[in-house]
Amino acid sequence: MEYVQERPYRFRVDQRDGMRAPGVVFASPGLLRDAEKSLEQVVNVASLPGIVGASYAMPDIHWGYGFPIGGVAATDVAEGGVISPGGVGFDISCGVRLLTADDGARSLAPVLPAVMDGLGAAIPRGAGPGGVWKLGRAELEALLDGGSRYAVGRGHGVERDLSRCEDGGAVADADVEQVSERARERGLAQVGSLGSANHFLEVQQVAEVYDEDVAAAFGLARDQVCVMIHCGSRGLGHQICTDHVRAMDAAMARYGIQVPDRLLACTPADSPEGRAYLGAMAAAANYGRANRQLLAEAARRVFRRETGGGLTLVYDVSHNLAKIEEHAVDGGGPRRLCVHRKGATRAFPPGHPELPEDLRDVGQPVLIPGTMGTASYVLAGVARGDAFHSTCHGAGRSLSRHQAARTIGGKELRARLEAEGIAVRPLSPRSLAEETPEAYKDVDEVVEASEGAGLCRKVARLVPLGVVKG
DNA sequence: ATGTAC
Repeated sequence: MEYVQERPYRFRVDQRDGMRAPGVVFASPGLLRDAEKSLEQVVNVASLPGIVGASYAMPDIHWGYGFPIGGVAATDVAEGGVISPGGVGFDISCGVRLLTADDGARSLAPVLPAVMDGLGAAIPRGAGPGGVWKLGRAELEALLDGGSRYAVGRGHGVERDLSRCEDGGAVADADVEQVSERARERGLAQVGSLGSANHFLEVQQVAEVYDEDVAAAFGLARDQVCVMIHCGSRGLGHQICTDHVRAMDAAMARYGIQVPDRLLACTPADSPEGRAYLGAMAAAANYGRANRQLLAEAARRVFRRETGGGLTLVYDVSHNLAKIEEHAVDGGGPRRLCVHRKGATRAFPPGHPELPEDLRDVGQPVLIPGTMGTASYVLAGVARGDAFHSTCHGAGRSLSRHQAARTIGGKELRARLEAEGIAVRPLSPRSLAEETPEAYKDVDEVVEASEGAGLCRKVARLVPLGVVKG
């Protein structure tokens, strides 16, 4: 695949046959070299009807279903622009929630083992059913409609949790009718559960602060203990993606749409199929937030019991979502765009009206989960931004699970992490080995490239003290 | 990511 460097950390794939826009990849030369195969997917996305600007990829780009993970694409709704479930991914509304503890790392140290044991017992994880909130069918419908807002209304959290959650805890346009019976069935038993693979709950310590003022506005200071929760919408989101890819695949021909990859199935955003998916996707988005809200409550109970202290929400943001947003394109006026972010995080700039009032001057918190045993980051949206105000989402895999498990045994890895001072509460040795840090790209390099490309700025670096994994 | 292939 041919590409040219436009400036540091920004590469362009020129528009050619079948492409409706160029491709733009933000990366260091090293990260781009590792991701060359995924450029095919950047090019495929550029063929989507109604695409504006470019088919973008973040520095953590890697191979996904249809869209690359790390892909961002916006289509013009009024011009027949499409929505593609593959541009969101199977784990709809996968995202990150960060909370701060009342105590610093030093005072936590003596009780950390008890905290980790408590979290290990309290956090449902792994494949299949299991969740902290057993609810009925009518309650699930209300949760799909109301997200975190419904969970808090039912006593699972405090009002402030909503002001620090993307969209105030719930997106408004969920359409529960578009969530299939099978998706509901799978979702019923999983509210308040981590899932598996790279999802985790970590107790972390702020190791470095890059911007004191912004960190203070986010409630972060050096040595502060935090809890980071990384999970999504479990089987419910997965089933919704499956259902709607199938429906769009069948309907596409009627709209005269052809795509180079079946998993790029799409229809106009403003069509019955497009609206159906967007409504179901919004319901899954609300499920994902409520899921993280319930897990935060479970962690709070453990912290209260073992430390006497609480956990305060910094922010909750998704990195797998499509949204209808207004953006100026090519120097023109604002247009209504369907912005797909798949493994990419929205990063609203300072002054954006959708930010909570107490964060409006500093920009949106962007939460980047690292790999078990490595660092995580807190970033902030910047005034100029790019790619419709998007940035990276994490490290991104470089080895398959099978390859990863061949490099080290679970028991050996656990011993290594514990020797590094990281308490580990895995579900099984095998699942741990599949997530060994060597299986992922260097999150420091990804964040460096994201900042270098002008997509965000660094606020703080967090290192793990303890990790709970599926 | 995922009742890790209907």
